[in-house]
Amino acid sequence: MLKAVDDAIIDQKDPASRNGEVTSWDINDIKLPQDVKHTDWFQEWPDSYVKHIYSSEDKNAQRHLSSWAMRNTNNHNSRILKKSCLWVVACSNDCSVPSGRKIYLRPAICDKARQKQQRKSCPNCNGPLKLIPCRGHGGYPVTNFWRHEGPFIFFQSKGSHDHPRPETKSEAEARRSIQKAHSAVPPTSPRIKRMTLFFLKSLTGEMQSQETFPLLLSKQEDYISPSSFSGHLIDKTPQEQCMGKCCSGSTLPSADLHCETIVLQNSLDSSIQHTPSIVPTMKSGHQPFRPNMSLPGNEFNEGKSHVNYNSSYIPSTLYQLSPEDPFLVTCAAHHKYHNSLNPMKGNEWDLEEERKYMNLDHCNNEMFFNLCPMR
DNA sequence: AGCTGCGGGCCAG
DNA sequence: CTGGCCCGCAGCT
Repeated sequence: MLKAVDDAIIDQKDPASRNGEVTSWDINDIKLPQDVKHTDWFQEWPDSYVKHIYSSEDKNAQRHLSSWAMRNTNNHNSRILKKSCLWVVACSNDCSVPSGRKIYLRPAICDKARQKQQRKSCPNCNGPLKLIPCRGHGGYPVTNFWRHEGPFIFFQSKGSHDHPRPETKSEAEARRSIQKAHSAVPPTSPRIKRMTLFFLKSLTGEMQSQETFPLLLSKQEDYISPSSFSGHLIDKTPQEQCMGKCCSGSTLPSADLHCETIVLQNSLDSSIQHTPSIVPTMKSGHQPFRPNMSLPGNEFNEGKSHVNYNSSYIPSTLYQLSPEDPFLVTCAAHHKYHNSLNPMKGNEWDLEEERKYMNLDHCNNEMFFNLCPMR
């Protein structure tokens, strides 16, 4: 039904044709190009009628990742994986966080989880949430297609997202982790207070990333990547700003936690509203982002060297902030792996286990002190 | 608990 | 027939 429209638009926008080596193909073609000389860099926010050819080695492509909330949809073709956009969750009150940015949450992919999510309230103003539909593909949600062929993974997007970007997957996971922490740990917990303080202090740091460099907490409250906090420099102390603007007059017993959520949200919608397509380069080497070059932290990268989206080099390191209260700062790529190796015992850390996986040799001193304001 | 992929089935055009 | 979507299941994290 939409095929004619798609074809017309694709002919105009096919980036894969720029090289001249791959003139045109469609995901439904019986035979896809095999003489591909250059694969594309992984695109976190594919939009409009674009096509990409990724290397089959690309982990992100292998996982069919997207920062848009996309769900699997059955096209009765096992060779082509089809996904459609799940819209974006926004605040009905159209509220803004202190930075002035709007709340755009990532819809849960699982149907049940999404229904549950919609019954929840805005993390900022507690108002009801609403869905902003995606109708960018002839009135229907944008669809993405993935097809594995030999050494390549072909990607095709149909439709333009006509709504704001949601949180990235990593950010949504981080938010859930914080919510879990809220329910698992008493709000007055010194640990939570210190974590909140750390979050807030991070705001005034020199982190430069404007992008989706993820902020992730572990299942309980463990890992933080402060470079998510950026672009929110303020003249009051962060505590003052948050307590004044977010929690003023709050009778909530968990006012400090509320602040923490808002701060997180700052980082989240910052990334949402400022994220261009990602083509970061190494500060020193001007190397393009390649699938195996690894962006810091999230699902969009793997490996040891990290390049944030603003070209700052981030060491792949865990930082222990306090021996007696070991929050760890790490790139998010490690957090799941790390967590899987370090299950919490109740709410307490197993320090021995922790030390096993700490690698302070990698710790870049400058980064360390930037990231460890509590020392 | 939630993400992801698969596939059966239904419906509209 | 194609495309959109719902649903349940299974594997995984």
